[in-house]
This record gives sequence, C-alpha cells and structure tokens, in this order.
Amino acid sequence: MTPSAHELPTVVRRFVEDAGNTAQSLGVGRVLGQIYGYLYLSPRPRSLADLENALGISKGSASMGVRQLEQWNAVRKIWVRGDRKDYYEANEWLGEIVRNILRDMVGSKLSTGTALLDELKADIGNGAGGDLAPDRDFVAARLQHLRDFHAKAQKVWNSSIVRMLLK
Amino acid sequence: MTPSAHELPTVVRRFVEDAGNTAQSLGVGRVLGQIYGYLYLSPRPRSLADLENALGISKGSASMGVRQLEQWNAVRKIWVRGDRKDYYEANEWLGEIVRNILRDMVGSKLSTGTALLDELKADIGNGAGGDLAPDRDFVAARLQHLRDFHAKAQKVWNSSIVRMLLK
DNA sequence: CGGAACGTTCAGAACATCCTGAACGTACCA
DNA sequence: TGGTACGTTCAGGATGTTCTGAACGTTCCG
Repeated sequence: MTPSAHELPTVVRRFVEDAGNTAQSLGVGRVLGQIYGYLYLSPRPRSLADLENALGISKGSASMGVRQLEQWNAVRKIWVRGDRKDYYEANEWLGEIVRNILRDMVGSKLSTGTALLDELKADIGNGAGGDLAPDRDFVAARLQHLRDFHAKAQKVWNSSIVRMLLK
Repeated sequence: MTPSAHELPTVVRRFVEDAGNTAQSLGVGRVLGQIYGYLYLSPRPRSLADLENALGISKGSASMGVRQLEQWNAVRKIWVRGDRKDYYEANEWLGEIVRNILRDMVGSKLSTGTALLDELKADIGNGAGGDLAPDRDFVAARLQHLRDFHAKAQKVWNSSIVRMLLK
C-alpha cells in the first residue's frame, strides 16, 4: 500500500492549490507556490519525500523547487541529527520574500537596461544611423527621453526597496 | 514587389527587438513590446498595415496588440480625415503606462485575494477542519499572520501607486 | 566492499501560451 | 447591389515553459 497523495486536510489542500495558482499567475511557477504554501501551514519541517507525496509532484520538481525557494530565503533547510534527509520549513516573513523575488526579477533588468540605449546613441552619433535620414533628431530625442525615465525609475526602485525593507 | 519587412533602420530594428525581449521577460508579451517600441520611435502615427509590415507580425497580432496597448494607455488611436485606416501613436509617458500595467496585473489580485482566507478561517471555525486535529491552532495562526500581511501589503500598494503617480 | 538511502540532473514528454491566417463583419463607394 | 478596404475574431498550429522520471553521484552503514 503506497502512501498516496491527497491525504491532506481539506483546508490545507485548498490553501496549497490557491498558493500554486497565485504563484503561477505572478510568473514564479505553480510548484513553488505549492511547496511554499504547504510548508507555510506545516507545524514541523518536511522532507523532500513529504513534498513529493503531499503535493503529488516528482522528486525532480521538489528538489529544484526548494532550491529556488532557498535562494529567495522563502524556505530554510533544517538538519536533523542522525537523519540523512533534508528537511525544510517556511520563512514566515513574506515581506522579505517578496523583496527578494522582486530584486531578482525586476532589479537586474533595471541595472543592465542602460547598455543598449548608450550603444544606440553612439551609433546615431557616428554615421551608423545614416538610414534614419529625416527622423534622426526625433529618434535621438526619444532615446534621450527614455534614458531620463530609466534614471528616474532606478531611483524610485531603490528607494521603494528600502521602504519595504523598513516594514 | 511586395514591400517586405526588414526595411527598418538598424537603430530602430535593434530597439524594437530589445523592447520585445524586455516586454516578454516582464510577462506582458513580446509583440506588445515590439509594437510600442516601434511607435515610440516613429515621428508620425502608423497604421496596422505598417505594423504588420515593419515588425513582420500578422494582422491578428497587430490588431489585438494595439487593443491591449490602448487599454493601458500606451498608445492612442489617431483619426485621419478621409482615410479609412486607423493610425496609432505612442504615449511617451512611461510612468503612466507602467502604473496602468501594474494596476491591472497586480492590483486586482491584491483586492480579490482575501476571499479564500476568510473562507478557510470560517471552515476552521466550524468543525469542517476536523482532520487538522493537532495542528489546528498552528494553521489558524498562520492564516491570521497571512491576513495581516495581506492588509499591510494593500496599504503599501495603494500608497506607492500614489507616489509614482506624483512623478 | 556492496548496497541502500538520499539528492541532483537533464532529455524529452506534457502542458500552456502565443501567433497566424482564413473567415467574417462593417463601412464606404461606384 | 456588388465590390473593396479595412478591422476583428478564433481554431488550431507553432513555439516556449514546466515537469517527470530514469540515470547518476554521494554518503553512510553493515
């Protein structure tokens, strides 16, 4: 008699489902939401096998899922002496988690995003943009406008990250 | 001699490409980024046919793309007397666009997200969560914790929307 | 040393999303 | 009234993403 999945209490099952949907619709992957949701309602740490079993996902998904969640500090690995399994528990400080996720999904793009603009500006400066002919000035102005916006966005971003950090 | 695509100036082509990639990686769809990017660098309004042609996308994509962008106020429809085509131009106020996109991708979830929590809380209140047995209090506490976070998140969200609005 | 228990990896299947293009509706004009 | 020029829709094909599960590496134990 294999210990089948679907033995979760109704409340937990529904919560996990919703966490999965929410995670997916925010673009972080359904499984991550499910794992976090399950651990969030677990009064004690759970092993990878528990996750496979409780959520009906594969070993691979569980393994990669917890790794990603660890990177965001959404879960912690717990060692139990004399037990070779890895156990995990949820970090309940959601603000921190959200911040970490945002930093690594949005923040990175904001910081690298200037490169292309500079390059294009340089291209226009040389004759490289010769085929722009009559629109040259307009295009240059718009690129400049975008650069300004980008700079402002970076500021807002940094300060708002700090604000959330204050909680 | 069909007027083929790929007649865009190099600078424009690269900008459009990048806009497409950025849009995609932020989860709003590559085509939307391309259309907006193209219009952003266009000194005059463009028709749907222009978009199909310049970006190498289908009529359907162009049509649905501009509709979505209109909803976010990212582009404006321009009427030209005596011309049956619809023309579009980009709204250059990116802050407004970002705000509109966020409102409709994140804001909505924040406002609807309480429903499930309330329901589950009620279920625990009745005997419905009987199979939770010894974990009942822990689960209830975690649900409450989440409710608190949710309330706080709504506040931060509303005020930060307002802040960006101030420019 | 051999084998058991575990975590990790990754090719490819399963699934979801996005885009195309043909069919259609509508407005206009001769 | 028929024809043309346009915009819209949506079934289904094309593309991209996520998940599975078998193969493998490692650690531990007898």
